[in-house]
Amino acid sequence: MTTNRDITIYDIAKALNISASTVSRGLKNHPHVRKEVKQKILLTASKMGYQQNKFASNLRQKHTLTIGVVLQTLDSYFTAKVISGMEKIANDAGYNLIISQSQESLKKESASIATMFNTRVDGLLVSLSNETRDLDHFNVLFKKGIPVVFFDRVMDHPKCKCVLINNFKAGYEATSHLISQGCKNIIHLGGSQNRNVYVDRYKGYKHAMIDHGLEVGKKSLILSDLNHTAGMTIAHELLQEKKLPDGIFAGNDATAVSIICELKKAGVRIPEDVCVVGFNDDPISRVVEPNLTTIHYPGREMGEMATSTLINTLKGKQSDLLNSIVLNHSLIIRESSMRIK
Amino acid sequence: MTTNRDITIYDIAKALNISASTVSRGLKNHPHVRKEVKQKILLTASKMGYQQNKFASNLRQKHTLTIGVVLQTLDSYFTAKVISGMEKIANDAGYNLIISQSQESLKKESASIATMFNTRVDGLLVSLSNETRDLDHFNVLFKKGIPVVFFDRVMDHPKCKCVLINNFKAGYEATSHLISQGCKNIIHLGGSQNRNVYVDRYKGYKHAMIDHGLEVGKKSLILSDLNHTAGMTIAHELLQEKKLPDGIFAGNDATAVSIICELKKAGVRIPEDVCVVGFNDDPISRVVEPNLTTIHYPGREMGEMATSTLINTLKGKQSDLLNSIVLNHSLIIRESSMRIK
DNA sequence: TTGAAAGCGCTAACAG
DNA sequence: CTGTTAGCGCTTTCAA
Repeated sequence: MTTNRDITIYDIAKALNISASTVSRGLKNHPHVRKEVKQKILLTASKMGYQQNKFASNLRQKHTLTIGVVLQTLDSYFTAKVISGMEKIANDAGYNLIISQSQESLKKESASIATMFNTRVDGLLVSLSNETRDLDHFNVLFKKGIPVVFFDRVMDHPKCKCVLINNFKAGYEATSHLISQGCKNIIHLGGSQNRNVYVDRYKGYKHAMIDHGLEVGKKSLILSDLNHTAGMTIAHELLQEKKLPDGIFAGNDATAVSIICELKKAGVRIPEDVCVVGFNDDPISRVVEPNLTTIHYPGREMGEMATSTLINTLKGKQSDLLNSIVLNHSLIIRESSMRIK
Repeated sequence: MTTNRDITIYDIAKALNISASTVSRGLKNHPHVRKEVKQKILLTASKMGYQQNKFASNLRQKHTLTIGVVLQTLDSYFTAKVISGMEKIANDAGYNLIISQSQESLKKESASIATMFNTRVDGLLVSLSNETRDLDHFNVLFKKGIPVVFFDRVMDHPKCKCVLINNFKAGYEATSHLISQGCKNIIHLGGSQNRNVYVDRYKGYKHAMIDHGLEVGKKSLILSDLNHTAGMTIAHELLQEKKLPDGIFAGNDATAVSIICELKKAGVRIPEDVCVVGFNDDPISRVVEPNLTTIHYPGREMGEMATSTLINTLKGKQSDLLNSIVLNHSLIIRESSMRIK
């Protein structure tokens, strides 16, 4: 009742008095099988409750229909959206996803890559950890020709394709918006400067400032882990200064929200005294008061695009000329930065 | 440079002038191999860059070291935490996770189960969709003896173990708290009554009301999908009535927060006019103003427990007598329900 | 303690 | 269009 042997192509071959190879062909719709035979095969297969043994098949075909995903952490709204998109595309194409978290540690990232390699994933979808400075730990994969697609936190590599947004432009727009609201003394809250996303957002900020004739002082960039705690600490530090900035462009929403809460507690008015802009369009941005102006950032689509790019590469349908896919972002203006109505 | 053939146990057998079976034994630390030989095998294996071919191994051994996860949706803070916990335990034990989303649809849930079955997962971790009324679609698994562990949204079945919290008690506590703050006309916002989590929370609410001599009117239970939109709709409906309830116990935080925002827009004071309690301790509960009183609910631990229970079952280390594991929750009291300081 | 050999279930080259 | 055959890489009896 428990482990009655699985039925194989031989069983159905015997039942039909044909050879196993014909069954194998029929099952995968090979052109060299008569229609009637194919029909019969399909029919008895389902009648007998046949299910293909993927291990035998993989053993022969040397591919696994498995895609590995390595990212910093699962427990954020953005990454959840990304995975959700990946899962959809992958499943539709018959691939399975296996997921691993680097927790922003290079060591864990390397370990995950190694595990994925050993599991013989067909390809990899990666968003780099904050600690990662080079791609040496990917060499095992590159040597074997296993394709890697980076998403969001990317790094240039001749063998890799990327899916991302234009962080420079987004940073530029966020900052320009603050300037348009009359802010002059704007600071930027940045993340790990190993990562394109944070480097580019900062660059965008800087260029916007310069283009509008504003000064970028020494203290204008504050680096942190960009989480709730970091936001609190930074808020307290700012409150120590003689003069508060009149605009804050934060590298993500968590930090922006945390700062808003702390400043409000200290009696600072948002946006009258300080305008704040975040990044990500997390659900909290719509709940904090005042609602947070932020950059919307298509997580699900990013996951979908990265996955279909990888799958196309796997199937040889992707041009090697493709370097990166840039998705559209948008500035969502809400009360936290609206001085002028 | 790309596809130089993988090295196999035969390669290392040849190199050492011993048989492949000995190598196989040595690699997995079989007792019937001389120590020195074992050493040599391990050494040359790593020197030659050997990696085991799991497909060949699985084909023989008939297990896959893969665990399937089926849940409603990935893009919520709670499920992200759960997955995060699962991923940790599974990886540590050498298992891989494959994940699929039911999107609250029975059809998709059934399809996921079927796919998982075909992928021959060793076991399954499942949180049931809102539409699911029975476990018929799990029969293929049960027949084959593939173990299933339910987490959070569970259903009783002689072959399945569950990991969950005491939703009845949590609902009872949440409601009692509202009563202790002077609320008398309390309503409950419930979810799908196919699901234990929502049924039990409602029961807890009802018992608390009755135990405190309060009436549970016909309109005291409002059923919905418990999302942002549902919260808005419900808020507007409530505002149409002549009299607002003085307490709301919502089945989750998203709905509670959405209601708070809408009521506030209409000039209702929280908690003076209406006290609100949510469920889940989502990040938004700490951002909404006033901060939301809610039930904290250990997602990561739930994922960890479910996974280790499954793995122990797989290894035959789990008593069949185990029925369910109940984790502790806690009531987090914040401003949204604090009338008495 | 080791080796020979069979076979897990499937695919594909080759022959017909 | 169909069948024969060999083998993917590993594990595991059985015999030595």
